[in-house]
Amino acid sequence: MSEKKYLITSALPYANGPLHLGHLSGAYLPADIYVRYLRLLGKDVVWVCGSDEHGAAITIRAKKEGISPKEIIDKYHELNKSSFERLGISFDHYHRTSAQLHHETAQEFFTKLYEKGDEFEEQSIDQYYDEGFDQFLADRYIVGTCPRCGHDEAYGDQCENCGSDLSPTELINPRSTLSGKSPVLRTTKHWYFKLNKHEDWLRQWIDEGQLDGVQHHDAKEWKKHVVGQCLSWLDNGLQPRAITRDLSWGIPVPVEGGAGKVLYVWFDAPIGYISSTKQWALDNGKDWEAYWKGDDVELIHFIGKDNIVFHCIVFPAMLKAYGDFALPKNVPANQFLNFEGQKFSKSRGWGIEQHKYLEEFADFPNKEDALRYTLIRNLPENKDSDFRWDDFEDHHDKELVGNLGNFLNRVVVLTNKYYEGVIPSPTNIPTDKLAEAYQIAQRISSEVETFGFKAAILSLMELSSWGNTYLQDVSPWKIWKTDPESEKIKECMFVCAQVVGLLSILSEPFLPFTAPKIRRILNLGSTENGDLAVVLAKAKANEAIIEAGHQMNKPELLFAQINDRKDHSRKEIVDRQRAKLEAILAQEKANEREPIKDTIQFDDFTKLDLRTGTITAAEKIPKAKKLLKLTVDLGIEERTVVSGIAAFFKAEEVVGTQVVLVANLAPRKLRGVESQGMILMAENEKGELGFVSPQEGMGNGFVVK
RNA sequence: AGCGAUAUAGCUUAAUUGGCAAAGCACUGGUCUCAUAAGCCAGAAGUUGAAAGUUCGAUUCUUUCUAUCGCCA
Repeated sequence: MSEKKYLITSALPYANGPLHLGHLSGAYLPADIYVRYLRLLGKDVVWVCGSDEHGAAITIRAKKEGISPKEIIDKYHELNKSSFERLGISFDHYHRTSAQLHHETAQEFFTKLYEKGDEFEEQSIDQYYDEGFDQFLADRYIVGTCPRCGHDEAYGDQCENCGSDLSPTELINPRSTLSGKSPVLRTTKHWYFKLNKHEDWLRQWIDEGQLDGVQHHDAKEWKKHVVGQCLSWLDNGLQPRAITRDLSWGIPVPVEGGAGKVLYVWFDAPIGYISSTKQWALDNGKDWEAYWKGDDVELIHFIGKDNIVFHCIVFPAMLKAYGDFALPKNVPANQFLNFEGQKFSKSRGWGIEQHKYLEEFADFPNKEDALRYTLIRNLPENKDSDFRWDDFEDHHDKELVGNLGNFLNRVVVLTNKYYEGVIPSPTNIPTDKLAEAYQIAQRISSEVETFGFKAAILSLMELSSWGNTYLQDVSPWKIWKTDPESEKIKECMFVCAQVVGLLSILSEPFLPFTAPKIRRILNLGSTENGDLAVVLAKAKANEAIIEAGHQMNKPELLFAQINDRKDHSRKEIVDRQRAKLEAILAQEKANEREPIKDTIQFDDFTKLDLRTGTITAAEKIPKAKKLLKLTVDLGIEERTVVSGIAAFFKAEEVVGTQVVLVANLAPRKLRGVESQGMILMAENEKGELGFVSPQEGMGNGFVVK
C-alpha cells in the first residue's frame, strides 16, 4: 500500500456575492487549519475549492442588472479568491466551474452515468414558463394563492402561512416573481438521477461506516448532526432527483435531446472538486486520479450544515455510480455563525464580509490572525455560535497579547538579558517539566486530527499559559539578584525555549501570519513541510526541540493591544464596527414610526391654544419618580405645570428652557398639585423625551400656529 | 406541519460507556516586577430549557412540551 493521499475539499462558494465571516468559519478556516497541519506533518495532501458559477440565480441577477452572467461571476470569483488569499486560506487550487476543463469533466461524468443505462431516467413534466423572461421557473420563483389557507403569497413549493407542501400547479393565480406576470405551463423533459437505487448501501455506509462489506470509516467519529440528518433522509426514502434544467447558462447536457438544457447546478458543482483537482495536477505535474481513486485516499469534505445531504448522500451516490471513486472518510460539517446575536444579512447590512474586514482593518496590526483567532475560538462546530466584537477584543487582548505574545516576549527578553540571547545549557535537563509541556503539544495534535479545532486552539493557549505559570513558579528574576550563575535559571530558560519553540510551529495552522514572526524572533528559519513530524517525534522522546547554544534574536512584539492606554487607534477601528451596527438598529427602529392619525379639520387644530414660554423654576415632586413641578413664564401670566419628565431631566437642568405649552388644557390635579397646561415633548423609539422648543430668543406668551 | 441537531455559571463552551457538573472570560480579594496595565494565586458564581418516567444513582436513557437553527425547498 502506497502512502496515504489526503484530498480535502471546501464547499464551492456561489459566485454571485462576496463571502462573509460566517462562510469563512464554516468551510474554509477549519479546512485551512487541517490542511496546514497535514502539510506540516509532511502528508501528501491537496486542498481544492473554486467558484460555483452556474445556476438560475446568477442569470436572473444578470438580467435584472442588465449585465452578462459572466460579468457577475468574474467579479465575485476574483473578489472571493483574493480575499481568501489575503486571509491566509491556503487552497492548493481555486478553480471555477465556468472553466472549459470543468465543463468537459462534468459532461464526461454525466455521459458515463447516462451510458450505464440504469442510473438515470427521463421524465416529462408540465412546468411553469415565464414568457416575459423567456425561462422556466423554479418552484421558488412562483407565488400565488394557497389552495389550503388562501394566503396570497404562497411559494410554488410551500405556503409559509399554513406550512403545507405545495407544487406550483396547485397555486391559484400563479405569478412569476421575475416578471410579475402569469406563467404558462409547458411540457419539458428532464433527466433524473435514481437516488432511490442507492438507498441500501448508503444507509449501511452512513450508519455503520461499512462500504461493500468493508469497514470504510468509523461512523461514531462523524458529527451527530451529520449522521442524524442523513439517516432522516434515508428513513423518508430517497427519490429520483432532477439533474437537468431548462436554462441557457450552464453546462450543456451532452446527450441526445439535451439541446437547450443544462446540468442542474447541484449536479455540476461537486464535480468541480474533481475538475479543480485535475487543474491542480496539470499545473503541478501530478496524477489527479491518485487523489480520487484507491484505498489509500482520505477524502474529507468541509462544508456548512446546509450542504450535508448533498455531500453525504447525493455526491457519494454519484461517485459510486460512476465507479472507482473513493467516498469521503468524513464530512465535518459546521453549523452557522451568527453576528452579534443575529443572522448575517446582506440586505440589512448585518455582518461583515471578508473583503470589507480587510479594508476596514487595513491599519490594524496582524489583522488576519486577530480575525482567525476569534473565529477559531468560536467555531460553530456542533451548534450555531456567535461573533461578537466584545469577544474579538477580549480574545485579542487577553489571549493573544496577554498570554501568547507576552510569554514569548518574557522568554526572549530574559534570555537576551541573562545569556545574550543564547539558549543556556543546564547540567540537568528537567525532563519532567519538559514532559508536561510536550503532553499539551501532543494533545493539540490529536485534537486537530479529530476536527476539534476549537479545543485545539484552547490547548495552544494552555501551552503558553503553562509557560507563564512555570516561569512564575521559578521566578528566575528573583534568583538572578543573588545568584546569576544559578543552574535553576539555566534550566528554566532552557525549558521555556522549548515551549516557545513548540509554539512557533504548532501555532502555524491557526495563526499563519504570526508563526513566521515567532520563528524569526527565535531565529529558527521558516517551517518546512514535515517539520512538525520531527518536532512531535522529539517531543514523544522527551528531547529538546531547540538545542542549547542556539542564538535567538532580539524581542519584538507580536500583537498590539486594542485597549492600549496611549494609542486608541485600534480601539477606534473596532468601535466603528459597533457604531455601524447600532446605526443599523436605530435606523430600523426609526423606520417603525407610529402611523399618522386620522385627518382632522383646521377648526380642530385652532381649538388648541399653544404658547411659547420659559421654565423659570422646577422642583421634584416627593414620592413621584417621574414628575417635576415646573413654573412656566407665559409673559402675561405664570403657570404651574406638572410634567412627567423626571426620568430624563433633573430639576436644575430644565430651568431656563424655552418650551411650547398647551395653554388652554383643562387643569388637572397630579399628586396634589394642580397642573395648568401641558408642555409639548417628542418621544423617540426608546421612550426618551425631548423638548419641542421655539427658536432661541423667541419671547414668552406668543401663539404657536 | 414533518424530520434532524442544539439548549449546562452573567458570557463562551467541557463532561469517555449513567457515577462528586469542569474550564476560559467577566466579577471579587491577594500577590509578583522579567514582560504589552501583562503574569501568578485564591474566591464567589449552577433547579444542566420545562415537566414527568426508568434507575441505588440521570447533564447523560425514555416520553411530552418550549425555544433556536437547518433540511425537505
